[in-house]
Amino acid sequence: MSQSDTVQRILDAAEVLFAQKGFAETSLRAITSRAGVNLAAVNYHFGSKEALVQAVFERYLTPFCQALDAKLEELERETREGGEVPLEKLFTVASRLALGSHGDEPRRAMIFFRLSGQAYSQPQDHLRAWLREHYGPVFRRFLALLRRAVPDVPPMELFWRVHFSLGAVIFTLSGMESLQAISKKDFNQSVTAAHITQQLLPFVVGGIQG
Amino acid sequence: MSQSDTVQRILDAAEVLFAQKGFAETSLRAITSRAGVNLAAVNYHFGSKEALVQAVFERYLTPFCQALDAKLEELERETREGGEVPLEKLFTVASRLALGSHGDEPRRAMIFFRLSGQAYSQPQDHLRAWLREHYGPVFRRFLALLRRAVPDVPPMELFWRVHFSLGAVIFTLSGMESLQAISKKDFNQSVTAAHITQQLLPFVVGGIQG
DNA sequence: GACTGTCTCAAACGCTAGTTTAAAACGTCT
DNA sequence: AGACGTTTTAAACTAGCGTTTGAGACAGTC
Repeated sequence: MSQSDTVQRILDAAEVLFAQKGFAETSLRAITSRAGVNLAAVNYHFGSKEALVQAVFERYLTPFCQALDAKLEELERETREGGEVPLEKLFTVASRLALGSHGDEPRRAMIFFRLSGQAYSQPQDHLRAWLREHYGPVFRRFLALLRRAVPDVPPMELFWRVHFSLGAVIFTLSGMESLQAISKKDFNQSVTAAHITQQLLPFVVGGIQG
Repeated sequence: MSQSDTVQRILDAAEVLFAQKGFAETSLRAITSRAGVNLAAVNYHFGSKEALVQAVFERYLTPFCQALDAKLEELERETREGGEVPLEKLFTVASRLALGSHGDEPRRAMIFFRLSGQAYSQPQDHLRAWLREHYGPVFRRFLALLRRAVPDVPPMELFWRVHFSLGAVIFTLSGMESLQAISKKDFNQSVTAAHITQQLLPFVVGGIQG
């Protein structure tokens, strides 16, 4: 084969380890040994560790953004013929895509949310800039639909509430392992990503409306 | 003086740098050179970098938790004589203490929230355990009052919604610098910690109630 | 003024990190 | 089969990390 699968194995390993321990705490040696490839493979195929981080995000984000963008455009078309998109529907669509736009189990979505948390709270400036550049248009499209769903909330307050919601999502799904332990102990109930989003929906809707 | 101020200078420097770059990415050399002390001072006074991280949290959290605990006890007394503590009041009290329980400007509160975000999204297990051990009781006391404020929300849903709220707070105040830039550009309005908490209150209250 | 305990300092230690290198192995052509 | 571009490999390199060390500085005490 002209394209070896070394690249994919590295991405798989990096995705898991980055989410588990963070970017700085994950060494190339850990990644390559988990992937079963040579240490030098990362620098050969990606150029640097920084570029690998970006590649991990790109592999996940691109399909998700495309799917979300298509779905939002569809919703816009429906809206143009009169009628509004209800708040619940907007978030239901987004969450379902986030959990299911990849063939795999939603486990990958969890991993990716952990990654997002890491990206946000760590000083990966290059990554943040790259995310905004690629993520920006879809985000604005979502925001525009949202504005029409809750016309009584002033734009600035809406701006903040969207960020609060984002925080709730990312923060929670970032710390799912620890939360899982607590929840199991206190409520004797295990936790799935689907379960959490089900809990999240009323919280976000209530919060956005104020 | 029998007690040099080296310890305080180290804590000041570490607090800022940890919040700025994270724990792992902040070297002892960066801390000590910012503090204007010798490299070995950290290990001499604190024993290890890990212990320094803990000391930074302790210096901030202990006064805050004491103040919160006292205030919550006061609220409990009022409640025992009939009447309930409204949801808004609970969060107003907590946020005012978080922003003002230290003489300084609320800038330190922001720094500390960034720190909390780092602690949560990074694998500082020792730190997480230490936090729960020392500050768990206050948290549970808060939760108990909360439960009586919204008796119609099932305990498990309340548990999750509290964590969602925590996420909204920490996430937002963690990324305040970048958000500040966006908000200034889009709404031509600068952002203070007080301003954010003012925005947060209706969101959290709405979210908790669902 | 020597002694003692506390603190500071420059230097070094051992270790792990990301990256580079040069040779070997591989696959694909003519 | 031989040549060539691509990929893999083991080993080395440089840099920075947390930590330790032992000598020195500076108090207060007898």
